[in-house]
Amino acid sequence: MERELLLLGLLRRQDMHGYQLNEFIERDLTMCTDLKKSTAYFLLDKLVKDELVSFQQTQEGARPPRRVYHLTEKGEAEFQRLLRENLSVYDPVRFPNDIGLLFADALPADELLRLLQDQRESLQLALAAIEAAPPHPGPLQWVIDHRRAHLQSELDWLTTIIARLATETAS
Amino acid sequence: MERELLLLGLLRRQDMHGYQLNEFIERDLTMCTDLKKSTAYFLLDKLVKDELVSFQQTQEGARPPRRVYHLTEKGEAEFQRLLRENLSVYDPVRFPNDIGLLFADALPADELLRLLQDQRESLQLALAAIEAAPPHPGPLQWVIDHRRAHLQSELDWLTTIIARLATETAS
DNA sequence: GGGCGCATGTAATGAGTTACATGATTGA
DNA sequence: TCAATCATGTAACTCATTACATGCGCCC
Repeated sequence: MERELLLLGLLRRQDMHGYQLNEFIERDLTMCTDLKKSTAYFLLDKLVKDELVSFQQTQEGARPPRRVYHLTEKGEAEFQRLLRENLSVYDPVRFPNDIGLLFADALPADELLRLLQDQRESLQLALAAIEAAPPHPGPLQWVIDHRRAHLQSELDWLTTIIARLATETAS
Repeated sequence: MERELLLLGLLRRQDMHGYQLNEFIERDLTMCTDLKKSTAYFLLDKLVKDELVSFQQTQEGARPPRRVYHLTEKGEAEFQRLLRENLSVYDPVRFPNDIGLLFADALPADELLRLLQDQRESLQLALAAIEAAPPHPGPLQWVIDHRRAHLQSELDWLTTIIARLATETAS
Protein backbone atom coordinates (compact mmCIF):
# COMPACT_ATOMS: atom_id res chain seq x y z
CA MET A 1 0.00 0.00 0.00
CA GLU A 2 2.97 2.42 0.24
CA ARG A 3 2.89 3.05 -3.47
CA GLU A 4 -0.71 4.17 -3.38
CA LEU A 5 0.07 6.31 -0.36
CA LEU A 6 2.96 7.89 -2.25
CA LEU A 7 0.86 8.80 -5.28
CA LEU A 8 -2.05 10.07 -3.21
CA GLY A 9 0.31 12.14 -1.08
CA LEU A 10 2.02 13.73 -4.07
CA LEU A 11 -1.27 14.53 -5.78
CA ARG A 12 -2.52 15.98 -2.53
CA ARG A 13 0.20 18.62 -2.69
CA GLN A 14 -0.64 19.56 -6.23
CA ASP A 15 -2.37 18.28 -9.35
CA MET A 16 0.05 16.55 -11.68
CA HIS A 17 0.10 14.44 -14.80
CA GLY A 18 1.67 11.01 -14.93
CA TYR A 19 4.88 12.00 -16.65
CA GLN A 20 5.43 14.77 -14.17
CA LEU A 21 4.88 12.40 -11.24
CA ASN A 22 7.32 9.91 -12.70
CA GLU A 23 9.95 12.55 -13.26
CA PHE A 24 9.66 13.82 -9.72
CA ILE A 25 9.84 10.32 -8.27
CA GLU A 26 12.87 9.44 -10.35
CA ARG A 27 14.68 12.69 -9.69
CA ASP A 28 13.96 13.32 -6.02
CA LEU A 29 12.64 10.15 -4.43
CA THR A 30 15.08 7.43 -5.47
CA MET A 31 16.03 6.84 -1.85
CA CYS A 32 12.38 6.38 -0.87
CA THR A 33 10.98 4.15 -3.55
CA ASP A 34 11.77 2.21 -6.68
CA LEU A 35 8.36 2.64 -8.28
CA LYS A 36 8.64 2.15 -12.03
CA LYS A 37 6.97 4.30 -14.66
CA SER A 38 4.55 1.79 -16.05
CA THR A 39 3.63 0.74 -12.53
CA ALA A 40 2.81 4.36 -11.75
CA TYR A 41 0.56 4.66 -14.81
CA PHE A 42 -1.09 1.39 -13.88
CA LEU A 43 -1.69 2.53 -10.31
CA LEU A 44 -3.07 5.89 -11.46
CA ASP A 45 -5.66 4.00 -13.52
CA LYS A 46 -6.54 1.96 -10.47
CA LEU A 47 -6.88 5.05 -8.31
CA VAL A 48 -9.23 6.54 -10.90
CA LYS A 49 -11.32 3.37 -10.91
CA ASP A 50 -11.51 3.50 -7.12
CA GLU A 51 -12.52 7.15 -7.40
CA LEU A 52 -9.63 8.25 -5.21
CA VAL A 53 -8.42 10.57 -7.94
CA SER A 54 -10.06 12.18 -10.96
CA PHE A 55 -8.35 13.55 -14.05
CA GLN A 56 -8.78 16.14 -16.73
CA GLN A 57 -7.36 15.84 -20.23
CA THR A 58 -5.35 18.87 -21.30
CA GLN A 59 -3.12 19.74 -24.21
CA GLU A 60 -0.47 22.37 -24.85
CA GLY A 61 0.04 23.15 -28.52
CA ALA A 62 0.97 20.06 -30.47
CA ARG A 63 2.34 18.27 -27.40
CA PRO A 64 0.92 14.85 -26.49
CA PRO A 65 -2.25 15.20 -24.41
CA ARG A 66 -1.83 14.95 -20.66
CA ARG A 67 -4.00 13.56 -17.94
CA VAL A 68 -3.82 15.91 -15.02
CA TYR A 69 -4.79 14.02 -11.89
CA HIS A 70 -6.56 15.51 -8.92
CA LEU A 71 -7.21 14.06 -5.48
CA THR A 72 -10.92 13.55 -4.72
CA GLU A 73 -12.50 13.82 -1.28
CA LYS A 74 -12.61 10.05 -1.10
CA GLY A 75 -8.93 10.06 -2.02
CA GLU A 76 -8.15 12.50 0.76
CA ALA A 77 -9.92 10.24 3.26
CA GLU A 78 -8.03 7.20 1.99
CA PHE A 79 -4.77 9.15 2.18
CA GLN A 80 -5.45 9.98 5.82
CA ARG A 81 -6.23 6.35 6.58
CA LEU A 82 -3.16 4.97 4.82
CA LEU A 83 -0.89 7.57 6.36
CA ARG A 84 -1.97 6.75 9.91
CA GLU A 85 -1.62 3.04 9.26
CA ASN A 86 1.81 3.52 7.75
CA LEU A 87 3.17 5.65 10.56
CA SER A 88 1.80 3.71 13.49
CA VAL A 89 3.38 0.32 12.82
CA TYR A 90 7.00 -0.61 12.34
CA ASP A 91 7.31 -2.65 9.20
CA PRO A 92 10.01 -5.26 9.72
CA VAL A 93 12.67 -5.37 7.04
CA ARG A 94 14.30 -8.42 5.46
CA PHE A 95 17.96 -8.35 4.54
CA PRO A 96 18.74 -10.50 1.52
CA ASN A 97 22.38 -10.49 2.60
CA ASP A 98 21.47 -12.39 5.75
CA ILE A 99 20.79 -15.50 3.70
CA GLY A 100 24.34 -15.45 2.39
CA LEU A 101 25.64 -14.84 5.89
CA LEU A 102 23.80 -17.93 7.04
CA PHE A 103 26.05 -20.00 4.80
CA ALA A 104 29.23 -18.07 5.39
CA ASP A 105 30.93 -21.20 6.72
CA ALA A 106 30.72 -22.74 3.26
CA LEU A 107 33.54 -20.48 2.12
CA PRO A 108 37.23 -20.39 3.06
CA ALA A 109 37.81 -17.61 5.59
CA ASP A 110 40.05 -15.52 3.36
CA GLU A 111 37.61 -15.51 0.48
CA LEU A 112 34.71 -14.67 2.78
CA LEU A 113 36.77 -11.76 4.03
CA ARG A 114 37.34 -10.48 0.51
CA LEU A 115 33.66 -10.77 -0.41
CA LEU A 116 32.57 -8.89 2.69
CA GLN A 117 35.10 -6.17 1.94
CA ASP A 118 33.54 -5.86 -1.51
CA GLN A 119 30.15 -5.57 0.12
CA ARG A 120 31.47 -2.89 2.44
CA GLU A 121 32.73 -0.93 -0.53
CA SER A 122 29.34 -0.95 -2.22
CA LEU A 123 27.83 0.10 1.11
CA GLN A 124 30.29 2.98 1.37
CA LEU A 125 29.37 4.11 -2.10
CA ALA A 126 25.71 4.26 -1.11
CA LEU A 127 26.60 6.20 2.00
CA ALA A 128 28.78 8.65 0.09
CA ALA A 129 25.91 9.27 -2.32
CA ILE A 130 23.68 10.22 0.60
CA GLU A 131 26.29 12.41 2.22
CA ALA A 132 26.72 14.26 -1.06
CA ALA A 133 23.01 15.00 -1.34
CA PRO A 134 22.19 18.67 -0.85
CA PRO A 135 19.90 19.54 2.06
CA HIS A 136 16.26 19.07 1.16
CA PRO A 137 13.21 20.86 2.43
CA GLY A 138 10.96 19.56 5.18
CA PRO A 139 10.10 15.92 5.70
CA LEU A 140 12.27 14.71 2.83
CA GLN A 141 15.25 15.66 4.97
CA TRP A 142 13.98 13.25 7.64
CA VAL A 143 13.98 10.45 5.13
CA ILE A 144 17.52 11.28 4.09
CA ASP A 145 18.62 11.40 7.73
CA HIS A 146 16.97 8.07 8.35
CA ARG A 147 18.71 6.52 5.40
CA ARG A 148 22.07 7.88 6.46
CA ALA A 149 21.61 6.56 9.99
CA HIS A 150 20.67 3.17 8.62
CA LEU A 151 23.58 2.94 6.21
CA GLN A 152 26.00 4.07 8.90
CA SER A 153 24.70 1.39 11.24
CA GLU A 154 25.08 -1.24 8.52
CA LEU A 155 28.59 -0.04 7.82
CA ASP A 156 29.53 -0.21 11.50
CA TRP A 157 28.20 -3.71 11.77
CA LEU A 158 29.93 -4.97 8.63
CA THR A 159 33.17 -3.39 9.81
CA THR A 160 32.83 -5.19 13.14
CA ILE A 161 32.41 -8.63 11.68
CA ILE A 162 35.13 -8.04 9.10
CA ALA A 163 37.50 -7.13 11.93
CA ARG A 164 36.46 -10.16 13.93
CA LEU A 165 36.98 -12.36 10.90
CA ALA A 166 40.35 -10.82 10.10
CA THR A 167 41.80 -11.56 13.54
CA GLU A 168 40.46 -15.11 13.40
CA THR A 169 42.02 -15.63 9.97
CA ALA A 170 45.35 -14.20 11.10
CA SER A 171 45.57 -16.49 14.11
CA MET B 1 17.36 -15.29 -5.82
CA GLU B 2 17.80 -15.45 -2.03
CA ARG B 3 15.07 -18.03 -1.71
CA GLU B 4 16.80 -20.40 -4.05
CA LEU B 5 20.05 -19.78 -2.23
CA LEU B 6 18.36 -20.59 1.06
CA LEU B 7 16.95 -23.90 -0.15
CA LEU B 8 20.16 -24.94 -1.87
CA GLY B 9 22.16 -24.05 1.21
CA LEU B 10 19.93 -26.01 3.56
CA LEU B 11 19.92 -29.06 1.29
CA ARG B 12 23.67 -28.78 1.04
CA ARG B 13 23.96 -29.39 4.77
CA GLN B 14 21.75 -32.44 4.64
CA ASP B 15 19.12 -34.13 2.51
CA MET B 16 15.62 -33.17 3.58
CA HIS B 17 12.05 -33.50 2.45
CA GLY B 18 9.80 -30.53 1.84
CA TYR B 19 7.86 -30.69 5.05
CA GLN B 20 11.05 -30.91 7.06
CA LEU B 21 12.50 -27.88 5.24
CA ASN B 22 9.35 -25.89 5.88
CA GLU B 23 9.33 -26.78 9.56
CA PHE B 24 12.94 -25.76 9.99
CA ILE B 25 12.41 -22.48 8.18
CA GLU B 26 9.33 -21.66 10.20
CA ARG B 27 10.87 -22.66 13.53
CA ASP B 28 14.40 -21.32 13.24
CA LEU B 29 14.62 -18.88 10.36
CA THR B 30 11.71 -16.49 10.88
CA MET B 31 14.11 -13.58 11.31
CA CYS B 32 15.84 -14.42 8.03
CA THR B 33 13.02 -15.08 5.64
CA ASP B 34 9.27 -15.17 5.24
CA LEU B 35 9.22 -17.94 2.66
CA LYS B 36 5.82 -19.63 2.67
CA LYS B 37 5.19 -23.37 2.50
CA SER B 38 3.60 -23.57 -0.90
CA THR B 39 6.27 -21.28 -2.29
CA ALA B 40 8.89 -23.67 -0.95
CA TYR B 41 7.21 -26.65 -2.62
CA PHE B 42 6.94 -24.67 -5.81
CA LEU B 43 10.60 -23.69 -5.73
CA LEU B 44 11.68 -27.26 -4.98
CA ASP B 45 9.89 -28.35 -8.16
CA LYS B 46 11.71 -25.66 -10.07
CA LEU B 47 15.06 -26.67 -8.64
CA VAL B 48 14.38 -30.25 -9.72
CA LYS B 49 13.49 -29.09 -13.23
CA ASP B 50 16.73 -27.10 -13.36
CA GLU B 51 18.57 -30.21 -12.15
CA LEU B 52 19.99 -28.36 -9.17
CA VAL B 53 18.49 -30.92 -6.81
CA SER B 54 17.30 -34.50 -7.26
CA PHE B 55 14.89 -36.40 -5.05
CA GLN B 56 14.05 -39.88 -3.94
CA GLN B 57 10.59 -40.98 -2.92
CA THR B 58 10.53 -42.73 0.44
CA GLN B 59 7.85 -43.96 2.79
CA GLU B 60 7.75 -44.88 6.48
CA GLY B 61 4.95 -47.30 7.30
CA ALA B 62 1.60 -45.91 6.27
CA ARG B 63 2.80 -42.27 6.44
CA PRO B 64 2.39 -40.06 3.40
CA PRO B 65 5.25 -40.60 0.98
CA ARG B 66 8.08 -38.07 1.16
CA ARG B 67 10.34 -36.59 -1.42
CA VAL B 68 13.80 -36.44 0.03
CA TYR B 69 15.75 -33.82 -1.87
CA HIS B 70 19.47 -33.96 -2.52
CA LEU B 71 21.81 -31.31 -3.90
CA THR B 72 23.35 -32.27 -7.26
CA GLU B 73 26.79 -31.24 -8.46
CA LYS B 74 25.18 -28.62 -10.65
CA GLY B 75 23.28 -27.45 -7.58
CA GLU B 76 26.47 -27.16 -5.58
CA ALA B 77 28.01 -25.04 -8.33
CA GLU B 78 24.93 -22.80 -8.46
CA PHE B 79 25.00 -22.51 -4.68
CA GLN B 80 28.61 -21.34 -4.79
CA ARG B 81 27.76 -18.81 -7.47
CA LEU B 82 24.70 -17.43 -5.70
CA LEU B 83 26.50 -17.28 -2.37
CA ARG B 84 29.37 -15.21 -3.75
CA GLU B 85 26.98 -12.90 -5.54
CA ASN B 86 24.88 -12.49 -2.41
CA LEU B 87 27.80 -11.72 -0.10
CA SER B 88 29.73 -9.39 -2.36
CA VAL B 89 27.08 -6.73 -2.94
CA TYR B 90 25.14 -4.67 -0.46
CA ASP B 91 21.47 -4.92 -1.31
CA PRO B 92 19.83 -1.58 -0.54
CA VAL B 93 16.75 -1.77 1.61
CA ARG B 94 13.52 0.19 1.25
CA PHE B 95 11.65 1.33 4.33
CA PRO B 96 7.90 1.48 3.78
CA ASN B 97 7.67 3.78 6.76
CA ASP B 98 9.68 6.41 4.92
CA ILE B 99 6.76 7.05 2.62
CA GLY B 100 4.59 7.95 5.58
CA LEU B 101 7.36 10.11 6.97
CA LEU B 102 7.45 12.01 3.71
CA PHE B 103 3.93 13.23 4.39
CA ALA B 104 4.31 13.74 8.11
CA ASP B 105 3.43 17.42 7.72
CA ALA B 106 -0.09 16.43 6.71
CA LEU B 107 -0.85 15.60 10.35
CA PRO B 108 -1.20 17.79 13.43
CA ALA B 109 2.02 17.58 15.44
CA ASP B 110 0.44 15.96 18.49
CA GLU B 111 -1.17 13.19 16.51
CA LEU B 112 2.03 12.54 14.58
CA LEU B 113 3.78 12.22 17.91
CA ARG B 114 1.28 9.65 19.14
CA LEU B 115 1.54 7.61 15.94
CA LEU B 116 5.33 7.54 16.08
CA GLN B 117 5.18 6.46 19.70
CA ASP B 118 2.97 3.58 18.61
CA GLN B 119 5.50 2.71 15.96
CA ARG B 120 8.26 2.78 18.54
CA GLU B 121 6.32 0.38 20.73
CA SER B 122 5.98 -2.13 17.91
CA LEU B 123 9.68 -1.71 17.25
CA GLN B 124 10.48 -2.37 20.89
CA LEU B 125 8.42 -5.53 20.79
CA ALA B 126 10.45 -6.81 17.85
CA LEU B 127 13.66 -5.94 19.65
CA ALA B 128 12.55 -7.67 22.85
CA ALA B 129 11.75 -10.79 20.84
CA ILE B 130 15.29 -10.85 19.50
CA GLU B 131 16.85 -10.20 22.88
CA ALA B 132 14.88 -13.11 24.31
CA ALA B 133 16.15 -15.52 21.66
CA PRO B 134 18.53 -18.13 23.03
CA PRO B 135 22.06 -18.16 21.60
CA HIS B 136 22.25 -20.03 18.32
CA PRO B 137 25.10 -21.97 16.80
CA GLY B 138 27.47 -20.59 14.19
CA PRO B 139 26.45 -18.21 11.43
CA LEU B 140 22.83 -17.99 12.57
CA GLN B 141 24.11 -16.05 15.55
CA TRP B 142 25.57 -13.50 13.13
CA VAL B 143 22.20 -13.01 11.57
CA ILE B 144 20.63 -12.50 14.98
CA ASP B 145 23.34 -10.02 15.94
CA HIS B 146 22.80 -8.15 12.69
CA ARG B 147 19.10 -7.98 13.30
CA ARG B 148 19.55 -6.72 16.82
CA ALA B 149 22.00 -4.06 15.67
CA HIS B 150 19.58 -2.94 13.00
CA LEU B 151 16.56 -2.78 15.30
CA GLN B 152 18.57 -0.91 17.91
CA SER B 153 19.65 1.64 15.30
CA GLU B 154 16.06 2.07 14.17
CA LEU B 155 14.94 2.52 17.75
CA ASP B 156 17.61 5.12 18.40
CA TRP B 157 16.62 7.03 15.34
CA LEU B 158 12.89 6.96 16.07
CA THR B 159 13.60 8.06 19.63
CA THR B 160 15.61 10.98 18.33
CA ILE B 161 12.94 12.32 16.05
CA ILE B 162 10.23 11.75 18.65
CA ALA B 163 12.26 13.81 21.10
CA ARG B 164 12.82 16.53 18.53
CA LEU B 165 9.13 16.58 17.74
CA ALA B 166 8.13 16.64 21.38
CA THR B 167 10.18 19.76 22.13
CA GLU B 168 8.82 21.48 19.03
CA THR B 169 5.26 20.65 20.05
CA ALA B 170 5.81 21.84 23.60
CA SER B 171 7.15 25.21 22.48
C1' DG C 1 -16.19 -39.10 16.04
C1' DG C 2 -13.50 -34.84 15.66
C1' DG C 3 -9.44 -32.55 15.41
C1' DC C 4 -4.57 -32.40 14.86
C1' DG C 5 -0.18 -33.85 12.62
C1' DC C 6 1.95 -35.48 8.50
C1' DA C 7 3.02 -34.46 3.56
C1' DT C 8 2.01 -32.90 -0.68
C1' DG C 9 0.30 -30.05 -3.89
C1' DT C 10 -3.15 -27.02 -7.35
C1' DA C 11 -5.71 -22.87 -8.81
C1' DA C 12 -6.59 -18.30 -8.64
C1' DT C 13 -4.95 -14.04 -7.83
C1' DG C 14 -2.04 -10.10 -7.02
C1' DA C 15 1.80 -7.12 -7.49
C1' DG C 16 5.28 -5.48 -10.11
C1' DT C 17 8.69 -5.43 -13.91
C1' DT C 18 10.45 -5.63 -18.66
C1' DA C 19 10.15 -4.84 -23.11
C1' DC C 20 7.81 -2.89 -26.52
C1' DA C 21 4.74 0.56 -29.22
C1' DT C 22 3.33 5.12 -30.66
C1' DG C 23 3.99 9.63 -32.65
C1' DA C 24 4.87 14.38 -32.49
C1' DT C 25 8.50 17.96 -31.50
C1' DT C 26 13.03 19.85 -30.45
C1' DG C 27 17.99 20.40 -30.66
C1' DA C 28 22.81 19.16 -32.51
C1' DT D 1 19.06 13.37 -40.06
C1' DC D 2 19.54 11.32 -35.79
C1' DA D 3 18.75 11.17 -31.17
C1' DA D 4 16.36 12.81 -27.29
C1' DT D 5 12.25 14.59 -24.91
C1' DC D 6 7.40 14.45 -24.17
C1' DA D 7 3.43 11.45 -22.78
C1' DT D 8 0.97 7.52 -22.62
C1' DG D 9 0.17 2.98 -22.41
C1' DT D 10 -0.19 -2.60 -23.52
C1' DA D 11 1.31 -7.49 -23.35
C1' DA D 12 3.81 -10.91 -21.55
C1' DC D 13 6.00 -12.41 -17.87
C1' DT D 14 7.96 -13.45 -13.09
C1' DC D 15 7.47 -14.06 -8.52
C1' DA D 16 5.02 -14.97 -4.51
C1' DT D 17 0.88 -15.45 -1.78
C1' DT D 18 -3.74 -17.12 -0.35
C1' DA D 19 -6.98 -20.32 -0.14
C1' DC D 20 -8.20 -24.66 -0.95
C1' DA D 21 -7.82 -29.96 -1.56
C1' DT D 22 -6.36 -34.56 -0.33
C1' DG D 23 -6.04 -38.56 2.68
C1' DC D 24 -4.22 -41.41 6.18
C1' DG D 25 -3.13 -42.21 11.20
C1' DC D 26 -3.19 -41.01 16.00
C1' DC D 27 -5.07 -39.55 20.27
C1' DC D 28 -8.72 -38.15 23.37
